[in-house]
Formats: sequence, structure tokens, C-alpha cells
Amino acid sequence: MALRHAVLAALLDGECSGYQLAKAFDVGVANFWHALPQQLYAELTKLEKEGLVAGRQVVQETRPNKRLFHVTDAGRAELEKFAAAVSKPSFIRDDLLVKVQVADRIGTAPVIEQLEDRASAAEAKIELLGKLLRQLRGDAGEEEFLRRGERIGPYLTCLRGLAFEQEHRDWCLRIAAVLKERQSTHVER
Amino acid sequence: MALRHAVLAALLDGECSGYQLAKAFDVGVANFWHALPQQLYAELTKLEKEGLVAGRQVVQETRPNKRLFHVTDAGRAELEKFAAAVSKPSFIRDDLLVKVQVADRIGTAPVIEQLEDRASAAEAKIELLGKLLRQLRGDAGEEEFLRRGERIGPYLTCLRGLAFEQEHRDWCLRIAAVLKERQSTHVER
DNA sequence: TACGACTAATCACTTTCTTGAGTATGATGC
DNA sequence: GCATCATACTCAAGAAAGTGATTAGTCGTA
Repeated sequence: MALRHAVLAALLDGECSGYQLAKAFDVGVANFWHALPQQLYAELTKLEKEGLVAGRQVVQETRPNKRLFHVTDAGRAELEKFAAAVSKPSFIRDDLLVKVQVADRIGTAPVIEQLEDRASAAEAKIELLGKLLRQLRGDAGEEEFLRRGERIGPYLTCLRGLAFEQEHRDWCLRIAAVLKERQSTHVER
Repeated sequence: MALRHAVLAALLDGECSGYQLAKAFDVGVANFWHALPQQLYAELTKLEKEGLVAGRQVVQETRPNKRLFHVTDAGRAELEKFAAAVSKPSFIRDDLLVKVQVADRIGTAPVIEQLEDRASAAEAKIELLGKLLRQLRGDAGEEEFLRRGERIGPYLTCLRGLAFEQEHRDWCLRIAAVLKERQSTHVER
């Protein structure tokens, strides 16, 4: 039940619309949670009903009207309660790992291809996150920023995202190499 | 829809019961998928109905009877199809990250505590995985084993699990340290 | 000899996530 | 001038995942 909290967390950095939120959940926020637009709209509706966020209609001339949401006091309280509660452990859950687990039994070729695709995707994400981090910390160095920066929360989650993607890329490349070498040496499969 | 494939993957290493499977999903298999016993029993039932696994009753004297399942040819085919299909990208999805994102806004103390708990949990998992890896590769060194070992799939996923846990632990400790230092220097929060 | 842990599993239910389609308008590109 | 993209959102249906409780015999231990 943490999508709601992820939404509250994202809205804490300023009023925004469901649409903008959906974008955020595709880049920065994606480092700690992922969701499709439909889920976000649905969650916003629920949160509004429960009084944890409030929305206001913004009439626009050249674009469709939109609703901007912000976190209410009750919403903040809910977040605080959430932060104090025990968190469930985090798990890796990845299709590709299932495939690697059985790759040596059922054929390595398609898995190698996917490992390499994943490595490229991770590489792209790494660059993106690097930019995001530089942007967040401005002129300051990392140590300096973490000591004295105003708002470090998003920076810290991005660091995690970055480390995750780097680890992911390295693993993908290493495993791809291992499987390739085996493919070429013992051809008996 | 990959719990079914995770189950098939786990059963590929030998016939086992729902109960044994549940144990496996708590240690080794947990490196690529996690599920509760109830989910596994339910999935096994479905898989059996679809002919992807087959079970046989084993009557026991001193323990409750059990059903041992193995993957059928159709199940193998399904796994092969799955391995060849594109995999959806993997996301981090972690309560604790949501909390860190807002920690500097709503109070760091409970978050620091949880970060340290997580770090210990990760440490324990790291040791466990280290043992598992040594066990899997037997006498051989890692490089050697990966080149010539019979069954390297589980080893490769464990490597990923290990790297993940190490990264997780390091991040938790670093972030806890950062938040602590801020707590002590600018006390104005 | 009572207590809890282990083996082995099932039932009932809820929440969450995904898929796919649909609406409407303005801006941008070829 | 036609196509596609971006903004902004909604609805419905279904699959997947998660939660909680329950049964019941056996084994070790305090």
C-alpha cells in the first residue's frame, strides 16, 4: 500500500497535475516507485476522497484544463505515520533473472541478447541519472551538497537508482560474456 | 505473469513439493523472485491444470502426505517461449526509498533507524549468499566454475542477489550517516 | 506434559497492477 | 494538408499478487 505514499512523496515537492505526476513517475520518481498514468489518476482520486490531497481546477486556453493537487495536513500526517512504520523488505523481481536461472538448460542465445539490451538500457539510465544528480546539487560538490543542501531526499533516492543501474549493467555484461564463452567452448549444447 | 515461470524455473532443478518450493522461494529463488506459500500452492494448482507441471502423491507415515511436482514437456516449452520473449524492465520498488525521499521534510529519526536495520538484514543475506555460492561452486574457483560448471544458472542469479544486497547495504549505511550528520549539525529541524 | 516449532497444505478475500480503448484540442513536422 | 505528437484525462475488465486464518499430526525441549 505504498503507491499512495509514493504519490504523496512526489507531491510534497510542489503542486502538480496527474499528467505531470505521470511524467515524474517515468524519470525521477521511478527511482523509488513506478506506476502507469491510470494508476496515478485513480490513486489521486482516492487520496482526494480521503482528504490527503486537495486539487484545484486550472482553466487553460490553449490546452485542456487540468487539476493541480497538493498534499494536505492530513496527507503530511499520513506520510509521517508511514515513515515511522516498519517497511516491508525489498525484493528483486525480474523476468530476466528467471531467464538467466534456466538459460544453461533451455538455450542461451535469446537470453544473451536480452542481457545486452538491458545493459544498454541501464547505460542510458545511468547517464540520465548523472544529469539529474548534477542538476539537483547545482554548483556544490556531492559531499558539500549532502551536508548543507536544502532538499536532499530526491538526491539520495537518485543515488540509489544510479548504484542499482550500474550494478545491473555490470552484471548483465558479465553474465552475457560468461554465457557467450560457454557457448563457444562447449558447443555440445 | 512470471511467478508461474519462476516456479517452473525452480522445479527444473528437480521434483519438489509446494512446501519445499516455499522454502526455496525464501532463500535461493528469492534472488530472482519472492512469493508466499499460498501463492505457490495456488500457482502449482493452475500449472497442473494447464499441464505444465505434473504431480504425484507421496504417502508418508510420520509426516503429512505431500505432492511432488515436476515440469512436463509442455512446461519446458512454455519456459523456452518465455525466455525468448521480451522481458519487461525491472524496477526498484521499495517502501524505504519513499521514506528517504521525504525524510528531510518530515523527520529523519525513524528513517535512520530503519536504514540501519536494513543494513543489518542485508549483511545477513550477504553472508547467506556467500555460503550458497561456495556451496554451488564446490571446490572450483569462481572463474573456473563459470567456465566449466555443469549448472551455472542458480550461481549467476545468486551473484546478482549478492551484488544487490551489497549495494543495498552500502547505500543504507551511507545515507544513515548523511542523515545523522545533518541531524547533529543543523539542529533547527 | 504442556508449549512451541516443523511439515504440509487449503480457503477466502482484498488490493494492486496491467491492458486496452476512448475523448478532445492544439502544436509541430514533412 | 495530413500525420503525428503532446497535453490532459477517463473507463472498464481482468490478471496477478498479497493477506489472514485454519487444520492437524509429529518432534524436541524445558
